[in-house]
Amino acid sequence: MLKTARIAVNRPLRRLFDYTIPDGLKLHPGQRVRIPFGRQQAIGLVVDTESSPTPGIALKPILSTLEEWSALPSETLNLLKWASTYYQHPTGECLFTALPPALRKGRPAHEKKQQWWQAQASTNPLPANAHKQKALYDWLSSKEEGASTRDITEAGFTRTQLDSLLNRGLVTESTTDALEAVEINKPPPLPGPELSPVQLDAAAQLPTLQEGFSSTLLYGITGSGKTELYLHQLKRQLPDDKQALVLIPEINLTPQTVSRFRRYFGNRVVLWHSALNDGERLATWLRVRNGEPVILIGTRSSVLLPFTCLKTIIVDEEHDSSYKQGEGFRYSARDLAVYRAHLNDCPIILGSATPSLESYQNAKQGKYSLVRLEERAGNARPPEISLLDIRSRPLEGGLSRPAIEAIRRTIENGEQVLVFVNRRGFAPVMMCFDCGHTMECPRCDSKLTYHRKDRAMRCHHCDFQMAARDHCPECQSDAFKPVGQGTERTEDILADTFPGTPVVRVDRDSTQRKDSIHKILERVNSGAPCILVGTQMLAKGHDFPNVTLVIVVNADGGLFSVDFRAPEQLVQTVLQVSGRAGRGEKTGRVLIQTCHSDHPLLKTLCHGRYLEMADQLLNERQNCHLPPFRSMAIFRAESPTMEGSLQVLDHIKSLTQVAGIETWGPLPAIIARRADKHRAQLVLNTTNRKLLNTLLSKICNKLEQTKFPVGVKWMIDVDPMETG
DNA sequence: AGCACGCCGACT
DNA sequence: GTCGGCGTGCTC
Repeated sequence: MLKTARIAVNRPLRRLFDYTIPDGLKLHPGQRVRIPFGRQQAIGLVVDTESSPTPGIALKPILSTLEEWSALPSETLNLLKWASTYYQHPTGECLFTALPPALRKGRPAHEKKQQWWQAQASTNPLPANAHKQKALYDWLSSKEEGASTRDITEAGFTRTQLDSLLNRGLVTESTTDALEAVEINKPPPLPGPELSPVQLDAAAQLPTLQEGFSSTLLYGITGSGKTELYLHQLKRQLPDDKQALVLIPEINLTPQTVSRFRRYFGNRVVLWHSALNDGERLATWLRVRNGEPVILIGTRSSVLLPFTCLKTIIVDEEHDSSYKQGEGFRYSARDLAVYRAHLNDCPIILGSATPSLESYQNAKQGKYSLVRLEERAGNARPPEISLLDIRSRPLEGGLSRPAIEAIRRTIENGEQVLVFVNRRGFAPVMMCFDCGHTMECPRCDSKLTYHRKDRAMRCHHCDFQMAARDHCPECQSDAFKPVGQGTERTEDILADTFPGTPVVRVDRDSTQRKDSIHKILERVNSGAPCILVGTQMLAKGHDFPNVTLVIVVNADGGLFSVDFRAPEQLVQTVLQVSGRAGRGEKTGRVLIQTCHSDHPLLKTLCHGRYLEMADQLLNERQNCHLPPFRSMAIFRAESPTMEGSLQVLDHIKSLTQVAGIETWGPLPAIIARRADKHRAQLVLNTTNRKLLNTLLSKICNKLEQTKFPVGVKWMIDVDPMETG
């Protein structure tokens, strides 16, 4: 009897494939193999080294292994297999997302040698007209250690210039490991950071590695020094030969954060984020796979790295929604991290000033232990938060008179102001002030927004754009202007009202250029009066110690939203943005403009105590049968027609008629049409997570074998973040 | 996802 | 006559 193995391929197929194992080929789970697949050859990953294939199928043999060892060590493989069933995503695609792109394509699992260049003394003079070559030669001569090809091209020289010098014998070439190049500058690691008595007290409550698996929710208000606690914990707990994972949201991966870790752990600190190129990805991936005792700081996907001796996990800003992948393999890095800690029998710390309701509920139930850090470091005091009712008050650029006055007083005191525009639901829509006509996207059910900079109108849901018009296309009136309060409009009004004060806009557009955020920060950190205007971006990452007044332009979008997470996110964002301010000597003040100043949630928000609000929100979630009290999954469909989408979901709904599973819909999505696709969704809700999971597996397998009309697509999102 | 097969329309 | 459009079906 021939031995057979189960292989996963990188295709959106929910099946695994059986292959015969040639004599003498030793296989391990997680290993890369070359296989014939249909008429092609493909790279596969061994899932099981034995299998019982369905009789009657002619099996093909595995061609070869790509390396003797497993690309995915067993713990990583188990994590991915679990995630595949939990998130209902094809196993092959799940496993392959854990490989760096080079290994997915079947490239060898060792890094490319890096070419290293050094200038060579020579009596041969360069031709007088070879200015560029001369410049490169001089530049290279100034580098004692030489430079890599990459360094050279980054310094503005070209490969051709280099080749010419090589031909003239003026440079020499050698090869090194890309990694060694990284390790040249090795700063001496310091002992752990000094902690305040309050921090020490919290640190004493954190888990020790000897205790095995445990989850700890570290609730630390902004400015309380959570990072110091992480550093302290790693310093005190992590053995020199073990690995640690520190997950952070993409936006927080700033040079400051990294240098803080480097100061204490030197070159043990390794980064993983979306800006790495394929070579860097492979190099870092290999270091992790080889069991180097790294402290890996990374974004979402680093939870899938092939750690071999992981001894502790930290998830910073654990509430951050960017931990959930929004497409394809829709995993939550935070939730996978908890499962991974469990697999490794090691502790995990989830840190946040505004914990997710999911984690907080786990803490309340005793599944997680709760450690509080409720004192700001230094003299900084928590900001005073108050509501500003703007009902029937005239607004200018979204700002009320009292808000403008507050800004004026702050500026006159020589202090800085931060104006936060909650862009959810607010955009400068073009509207005719005579007939009320608005411009809609021809491809989506969404209004076009006006961008003053290039006088363009854009759709925020697809890539449609067109030149802005001066006259209403309906009635030709020239009162055709942007309404609503986008940041650009607010910025104009502020600039007009405070002509002597710099108004700085901070949003995706204005920070796109790499150095511009630096310039902005430099300016703000100088401490001179200025007004910062911006969106969510302001809530994360950078601190503005000289800001003493924060204006939240409008809070109401988060109060009455169709998205059940909107209130939680509003509260989190307001507190996060407030936390950016007043970290210096002076107490910060936060003014929230709202038309609902008697709303209980906003009233609690004024106390500034997050957990009180979280309790309130949890009550609401419980009453409305929502997560974390229920498990939720959403089937989404898109098709050229809305009927098509609704029909698929109706069909899926007929498969979910099971006791214990509640369904809502199918309903058209909030943005019902996006890039000419009509979208709808069906929500599944239950108290029985296990039942839901087995039902979903059954449905997904069935759906994969069902033929739908052309252009009809369906997808499943388990534990969705967005319900629009 | 790829890729081949297959069946119709407009070109040297 | 054939080149090529993309609908359909299959991958152990």
